[in-house]
Amino acid sequence: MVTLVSETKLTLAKLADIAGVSTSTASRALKDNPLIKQETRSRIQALAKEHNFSINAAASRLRTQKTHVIAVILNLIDNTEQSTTDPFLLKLVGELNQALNAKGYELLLSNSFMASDDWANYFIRSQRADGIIVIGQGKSTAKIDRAAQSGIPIVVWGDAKTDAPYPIIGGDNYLGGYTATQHLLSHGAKRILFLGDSEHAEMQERHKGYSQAHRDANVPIDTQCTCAIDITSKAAYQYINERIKANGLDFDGIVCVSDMVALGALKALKERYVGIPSDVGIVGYDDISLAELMHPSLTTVRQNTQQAAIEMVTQLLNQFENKPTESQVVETTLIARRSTQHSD
Amino acid sequence: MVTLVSETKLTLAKLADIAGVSTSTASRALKDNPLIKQETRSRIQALAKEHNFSINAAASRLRTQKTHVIAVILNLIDNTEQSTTDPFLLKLVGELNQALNAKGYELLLSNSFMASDDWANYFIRSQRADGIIVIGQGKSTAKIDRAAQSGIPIVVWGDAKTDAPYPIIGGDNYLGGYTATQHLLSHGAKRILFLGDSEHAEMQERHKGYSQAHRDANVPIDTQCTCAIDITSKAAYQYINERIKANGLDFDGIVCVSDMVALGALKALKERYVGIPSDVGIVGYDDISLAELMHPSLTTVRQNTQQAAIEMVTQLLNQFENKPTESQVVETTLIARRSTQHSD
DNA sequence: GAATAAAATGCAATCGTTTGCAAATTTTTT
DNA sequence: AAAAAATTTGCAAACGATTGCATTTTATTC
Repeated sequence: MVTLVSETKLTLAKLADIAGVSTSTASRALKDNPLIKQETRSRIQALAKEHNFSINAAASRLRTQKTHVIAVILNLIDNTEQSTTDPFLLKLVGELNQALNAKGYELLLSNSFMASDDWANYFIRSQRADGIIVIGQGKSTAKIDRAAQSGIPIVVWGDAKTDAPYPIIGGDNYLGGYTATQHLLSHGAKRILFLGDSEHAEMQERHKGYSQAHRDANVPIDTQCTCAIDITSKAAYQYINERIKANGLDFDGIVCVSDMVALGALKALKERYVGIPSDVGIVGYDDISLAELMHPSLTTVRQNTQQAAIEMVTQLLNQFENKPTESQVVETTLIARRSTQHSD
Repeated sequence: MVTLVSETKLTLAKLADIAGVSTSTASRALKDNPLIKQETRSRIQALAKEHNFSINAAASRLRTQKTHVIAVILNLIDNTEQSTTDPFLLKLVGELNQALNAKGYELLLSNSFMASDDWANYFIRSQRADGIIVIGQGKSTAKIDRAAQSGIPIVVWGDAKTDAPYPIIGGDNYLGGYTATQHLLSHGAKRILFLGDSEHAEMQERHKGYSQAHRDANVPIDTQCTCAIDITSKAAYQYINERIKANGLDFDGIVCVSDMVALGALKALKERYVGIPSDVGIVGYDDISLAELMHPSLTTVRQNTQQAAIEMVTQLLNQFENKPTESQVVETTLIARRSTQHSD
């Protein structure tokens, strides 16, 4: 029978023993606490490395009451499946991961379905995380508001103009909607569809920009052109298909609330041999990596997600230190490509 | 001055006090332990709800030595940025999140850059997680092997045929490469490019399938047709562009190792007005949601990611119970679309 | 109604760190 | 060389839940 080198689990106490010091000293040495003599520190750190020692996070968290974990919640639109399909959300998660790591935090991923309803309880009071970042305001901010009310550190990705007791980071949706629309109008469009779901705060703002751009250009707005659909490519595809079937091609431009929606619309148009941009110009939103790979490449509105992630983390950490926080608008720019204009 | 209803933090002990029972009883009651009288259980559970009580995870983890957390590591290809760009990886993360939640686990997201080099130490010995799931074998399995050697619970998404001391879950890459190639050959292709990086185990297998398909069809293979590129759309775009510029259109089919690669190639071809599929047929891999939105829609190889996620979680949980584990191949099917065949 | 069995609850040790404070050591000052 | 100051280290009490075992309460049996 083989006897394994059954190393009884290495704890700080044992490491201290080996080093011939107390646990307090060992603990401080590992944290590079200047209270401990430099030589002792190095010695113990080396020993830790050598023995593959790692502080027990559970114990440490219990003692310090800090987890150094942030819960990131994908606040999905209730019935539709924006989640697994939309690259934008996941890109944001990636950026957040980077930004959090840079500050010494880890990312606990969740979606709004799990963790029951009480985020404050589930994540914070239970010491699973120190704060939460919510991606997406959803149609209702009830859950978010409730969580915020209980006074936990929280930051939201959404429409920064929304008045709320918590900081909201987001692009300038009004501007995004405005420039997208203006861009189409300036290329001669006269009847522009707005494809999206204006129950979301973000999209409402974009729609306001859409309207204002029309007014500024003295182009009448037809309410028939504001189309409420789920924020998925499939819904967009179906909608455009059916609309054309019913009304013929009664529009010459589309402003979409996401690139995924734009791609769905694009597909429907292409299948019917509608010329893009000659017959219909189309603008997306988010600038996902595929936007420029489309044919024609997709004009879209880019929001600086890296900046957003860093800002969200900053605002969250501020709350840990009771510093004041405020909503922030991140860079939002129109990326003009071929889906709205002919070749150079 | 406003005096807040400063509720001193609610602990199990205090809850037990309120309920007039011992902490042991309270603890058991909350876990629905049948040792406790049903009536008492319900009473305490109700009380917990009422007072917004939540078990302290740190304390619980310390005591039980279980975290109910799984670290998911995006094992990125060292220099290229497959991460934030590739929807496939993130889709897998989404599925894993679902599968883990269903089993009562949470997902801690990491990439291979953080957490230094020693995963076993960083995640497991430190009690940050109970096990790890690695997405992607990368070019070298050194880190993975090292982690596995130290005996921690681990599962990898990669090529299941690779011989390893840990379970690997993945599609049937040989089959995928074979059917993709065969499909093109059967549609008349004679010179098919293989676009990818065969340093990865997964892609090596696909390449074997590619070769075998040629042999079975008695079509000669030209080593010039095996093209090593980074797994990004940009690299594919550039490669195709330059190849055509240098050699003209010296191929009539492409097998790509990912949809992202395929989209890059597609873009380059379209810009040069190469007919698809008339001049060149193209097959992707992964069936990301955009594959069918492309024009023409992209023929691709789908791997059942939901099945994969569930399988990975199962294999990981098995390790917790010292049950035997084994690598698993998940469903891999060719999804034929327009990029390889003319309309119905 | 005692004796026994079964059901329900409580005691107290433990998980592994961290940290305020006290104690021991070294250095500086007079 | 003693006193004072500065530097290092160690003691011991938390942090909050879980669980084997002992104890109490309730139900059953004769």
